[in-house]
Amino acid sequence: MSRASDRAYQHIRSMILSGELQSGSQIREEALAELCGVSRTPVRDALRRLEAEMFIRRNDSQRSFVADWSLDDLEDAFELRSMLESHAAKRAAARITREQLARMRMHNSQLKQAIDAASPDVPRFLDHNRQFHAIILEAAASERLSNMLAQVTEQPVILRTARQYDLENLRRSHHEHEELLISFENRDGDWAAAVMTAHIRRAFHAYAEAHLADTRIGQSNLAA
Amino acid sequence: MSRASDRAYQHIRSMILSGELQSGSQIREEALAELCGVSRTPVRDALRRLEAEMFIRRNDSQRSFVADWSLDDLEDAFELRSMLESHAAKRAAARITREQLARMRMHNSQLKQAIDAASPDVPRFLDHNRQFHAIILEAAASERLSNMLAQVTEQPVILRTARQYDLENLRRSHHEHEELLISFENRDGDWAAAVMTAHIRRAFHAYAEAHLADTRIGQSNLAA
DNA sequence: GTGCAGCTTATTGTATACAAATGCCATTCG
DNA sequence: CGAATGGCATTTGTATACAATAAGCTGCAC
Repeated sequence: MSRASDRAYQHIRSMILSGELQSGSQIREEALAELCGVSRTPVRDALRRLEAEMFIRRNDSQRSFVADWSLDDLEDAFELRSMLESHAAKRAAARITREQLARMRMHNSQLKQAIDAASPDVPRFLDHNRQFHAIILEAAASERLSNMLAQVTEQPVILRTARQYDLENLRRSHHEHEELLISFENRDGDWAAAVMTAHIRRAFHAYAEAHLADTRIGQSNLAA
Repeated sequence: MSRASDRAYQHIRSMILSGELQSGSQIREEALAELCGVSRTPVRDALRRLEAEMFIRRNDSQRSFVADWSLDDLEDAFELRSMLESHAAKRAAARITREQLARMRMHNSQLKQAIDAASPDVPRFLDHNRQFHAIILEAAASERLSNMLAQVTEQPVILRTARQYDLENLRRSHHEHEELLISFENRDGDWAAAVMTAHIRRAFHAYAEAHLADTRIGQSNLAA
């Protein structure tokens, strides 16, 4: 990938996620260019990508704004996500290899270790969790599906609230992953899809609660 | 929208759909710029959009190629499409207004007229068909879902084979639309979803046959 | 003859200058 | 006093020049 436009993309994205760029606020290409230390050209590239990912919205006259998310949007995104992820699980059940299963088991045991430790390591949990789900997508073998899922997974609100999961929820995730693995071993696509639907929907309610907590507390946590 | 980058987008897109740009062939920004009568800047914009829509692929070193589609890709796209459209139908059943229903009825009777005439007008059928489905999406009220559906509907292979539908299939579409309307009137989301799934899957098999015919005949029809 | 190194060329990435379009504000007219 | 219109400022769109990078070729060595 190109250097400058990629740096710009990452930089702007992280500024949105951190709350440095406030939801709903207008953003100007030149200002971003200065912040990123590049010219407007790569910034424009980055903005197009972020717009496609719905991090950014444009009004009628092409001015850009940081997207702001309602609880409805969050629900909408999760609804699509549960549908797509369960579909991926179904496809994966029919295609997954022993090697992929082994890797999934490894990640699932790693993520358990991350939260069973004396001092739980949530970022490490999230990383193994991400890789666990990535293998399912890999096994599902549909690039299109992967792209779509990225669209509903890589979202500001979701990424922001992800770390607010409580430990109980994280442990449940581990158990649901275990069940998923068994359904894969049995090549039972319907079972896998059902477990996945439940897995994502539970996650939604955990997220929704965290999100509501957020809203009550205000924006104080956004700097994290 | 901007003038030049939009023209470039439309132009390149239509060159791909018409087969003027051959599947798998490399495309250079400057060459396209000349063809479109604009500079490379808007062409680059257009290429980014077309890449996101999977009309174009890039290799490791950022060179662009016209995407080529296998029957597997087609099936993959339709699988996702039937899932997303039936989901849209379910949402729409719960939200649709009388006014939207009236518009759908109008388009459905228009598309019937288009093919019942002495000389069937397939493009006109396709236009009303498109609008019929667009209203469902509108009623489903999920921008995200709309974007995703566009990704699997606006595809080279699909758009290319769309007009190869035989009349019998077009008439069946009309009847399935009728049933869809009744399920909406009854606000029966599950019914609507089921009808939609069947509708899209039948369409897939019609497309698949047309596509196979294509492949047998060769590329002669691509100039249409 | 094969494979690698270095050069040449082709292609994309970035910066910058300028053009076009839009919003904003002030002024004027009803 | 309010609304409409004109001009000015701000912002985005486009063109072009130049930089960086990757591919292809040529020639040399083994």
